[in-house]
Amino acid sequence: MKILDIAEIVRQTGLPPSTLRYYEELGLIEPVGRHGLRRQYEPDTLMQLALISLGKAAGYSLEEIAGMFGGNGEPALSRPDLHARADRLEQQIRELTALKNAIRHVAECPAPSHMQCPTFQRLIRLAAKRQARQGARRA
Amino acid sequence: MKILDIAEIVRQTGLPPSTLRYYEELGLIEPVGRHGLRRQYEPDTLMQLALISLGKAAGYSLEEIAGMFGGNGEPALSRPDLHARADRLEQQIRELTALKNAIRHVAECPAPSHMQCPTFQRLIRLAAKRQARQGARRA
DNA sequence: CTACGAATTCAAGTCAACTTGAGGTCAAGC
DNA sequence: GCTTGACCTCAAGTTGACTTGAATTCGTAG
Repeated sequence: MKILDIAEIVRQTGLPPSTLRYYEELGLIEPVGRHGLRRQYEPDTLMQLALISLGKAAGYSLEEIAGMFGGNGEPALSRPDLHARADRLEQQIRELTALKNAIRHVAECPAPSHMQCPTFQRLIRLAAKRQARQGARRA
Repeated sequence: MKILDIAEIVRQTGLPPSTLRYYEELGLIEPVGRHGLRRQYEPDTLMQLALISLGKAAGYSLEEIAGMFGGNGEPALSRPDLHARADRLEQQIRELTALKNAIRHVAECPAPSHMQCPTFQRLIRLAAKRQARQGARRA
């Protein structure tokens, strides 16, 4: 069970075939061959797709993702680049954590206006620190 | 210094006026008045914009964000809804953390092919757990 | 009081990420 | 060997989030 038919990829990922073809067009994935017309993939492709999904969740564009991994899925970035991206992710994680805390706070805080609540303000300000710097790319 | 001219909002947020008008059109923000034609905002608007920015970073669409806060910026969700969203954020934070760890690992691991490296695979699989379930909405 | 710069309106354009539709082709089951 | 269902190609359409451009309007500096 070395090779997966596109139907199997569709089943396991939930992505429609059209999306897989689109990703292929962008050079994000590559079928290993065809069975008739049907694309066949290596199991690795499933992990590449997982990576793509994660990258998207992190706010990267498909083009950026394509730039990080060749069509083969092998990372193609310098060590400092990788660390820089990890640093950015850390910042983003801090922001999401603050947002999460703010939301939990709103769920519990009885204040009439949250925009005025100092705790809420502090949480948001914490989260949004350095947001002004360079629009948060795409979201 | 109670009211802010649009120019001041632009300066502090880095967002162009066109974006502010667009957000207004979607009901995300609302000027408190005009000075001539120029929109004037309350300071609260800055925090609303910070919230919008965070919401986008979390992957919410502007429409969803509009649904969470009325034009006034006051949250308009039930407590269970809020907690559900916070839960989702927590999951997302776990994913990003795993992605971050995977990236750091790639930066250090000398393996020739990361797609084959068991550590990398474990990290990604960890991150992508439950990704199949309901396409990760927009990214 | 005139000139200037920046914001305003409104329609149209752009870009990314897909999806849809028409018409075609297999491989497998009957 | 014929039908069928799912994928195929290729072009065009859609949606979300903005941006751009032309023509206009003000407040402020000079």
